[in-house]
Amino acid sequence: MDLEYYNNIPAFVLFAVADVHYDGRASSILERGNYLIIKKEDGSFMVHGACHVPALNYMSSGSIIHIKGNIITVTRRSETIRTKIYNCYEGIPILGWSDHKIKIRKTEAELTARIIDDPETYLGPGIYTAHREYPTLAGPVDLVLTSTVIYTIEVKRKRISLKDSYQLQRYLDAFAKVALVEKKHLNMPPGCEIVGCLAGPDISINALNHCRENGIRYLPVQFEEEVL
Amino acid sequence: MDLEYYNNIPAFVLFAVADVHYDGRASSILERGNYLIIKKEDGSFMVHGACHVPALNYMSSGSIIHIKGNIITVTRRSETIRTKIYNCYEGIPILGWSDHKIKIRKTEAELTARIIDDPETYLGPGIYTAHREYPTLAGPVDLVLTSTVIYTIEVKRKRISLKDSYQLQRYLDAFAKVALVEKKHLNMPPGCEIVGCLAGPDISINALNHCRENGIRYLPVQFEEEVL
DNA sequence: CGATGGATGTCGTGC
DNA sequence: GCACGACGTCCATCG
Repeated sequence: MDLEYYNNIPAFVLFAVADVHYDGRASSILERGNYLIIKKEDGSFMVHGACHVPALNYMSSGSIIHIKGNIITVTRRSETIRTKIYNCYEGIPILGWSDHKIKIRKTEAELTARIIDDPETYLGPGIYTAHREYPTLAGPVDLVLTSTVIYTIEVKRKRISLKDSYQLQRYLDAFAKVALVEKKHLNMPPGCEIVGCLAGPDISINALNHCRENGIRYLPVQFEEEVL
Repeated sequence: MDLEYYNNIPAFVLFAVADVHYDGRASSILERGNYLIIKKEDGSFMVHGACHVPALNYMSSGSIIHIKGNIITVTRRSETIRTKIYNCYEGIPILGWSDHKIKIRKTEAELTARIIDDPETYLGPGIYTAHREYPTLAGPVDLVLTSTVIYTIEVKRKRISLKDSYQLQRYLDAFAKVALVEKKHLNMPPGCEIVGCLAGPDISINALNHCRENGIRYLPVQFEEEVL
């Protein structure tokens, strides 16, 4: 078994007897067993067990992967994976692996776009100006729409939870701290109202109660095909 | 190429020309290309591209995986992945794949245990009673410690962020709504103070400011070896 | 480099 | 089945 041969292979898959030691943000040991070991050409590295989607051990792209004797050492910043190979049942170099990106629909961005395309459906008649990813000191708000008031909108693709309500609250608090500056920046009068909104296809009872208690509006928004 | 042969194989890896269509919580298309396709014996399924640790397409354990002709169909609840195989460069059945769990250190639970083992170090002299994962209407608090006051503690293994401060706030709000009931439940007098705490190895400036403004205590806690 | 939030997050747990 | 939170989350984006 000349494992070092794989130093020259940009991507490979092994099925091997191995144990794995990781040290970095945390520290872990994977006991000796039969695992699927993958190196990708971007310098990412994975050790997969028999079950579950995520790898047991892994390192992100940009890692330095070096094989010496029967040990694969993977390093990235202050993290290290040491994989000791005791026996290799299968080893296949991977050539021509495609790097196509997946095209995806039903994302949060799609729901945000729906509100921007037709704000009157969700907020009533008016002339609206939209600001996506509007920055605050507590992070960017998905969508700020202005008409006679300022709508601060957090959009979710899944059912809205109480956690999401507090995410919005965080933005509203940050906004309130510098409200006059923000209103000026949005070309709105100093006295105009600020209305917090949560938008999404569904909302939990806990979150809905929190909305009622805190003057937050829930805006039901569906993905295009769900309407049909 | 008799792909249907793999219907009888509990786990396999293919490197193949394929395209992938997913529909379920979202909807996605992965264009034709060379991908690594993995089926595990727990019924999980992955399609890996040339880059990055996570799979491009995937389905959790318990999925129903069936091959007919050159199409692999994976189903789980209302989700489906349809993988069309145009050519298979490599196909290896995986036998004896180990299902060992990883043993991990430097988890949140470890930090929580450190506080429970020696609360006086973090909160000062006193006699403490600990409640892990104390339930509230907004979710469980990592740790509630009682002495003469009630400490409501959210523990983080990483640097504490403003988001974490609001997680604690959420618990404190829920606690406050039924404070008398909670105090009785904890055998504490009705008038006793409730102190929110964030515990962890580090805290962001934003989060620390939020603590100061809201009477929340930050408890520095390190992992054992970092102290050395 | 840190900070922040999305994700088909996945997975475990408790109800 | 739903709700919730941890995770070495990973990853893109922005300052």
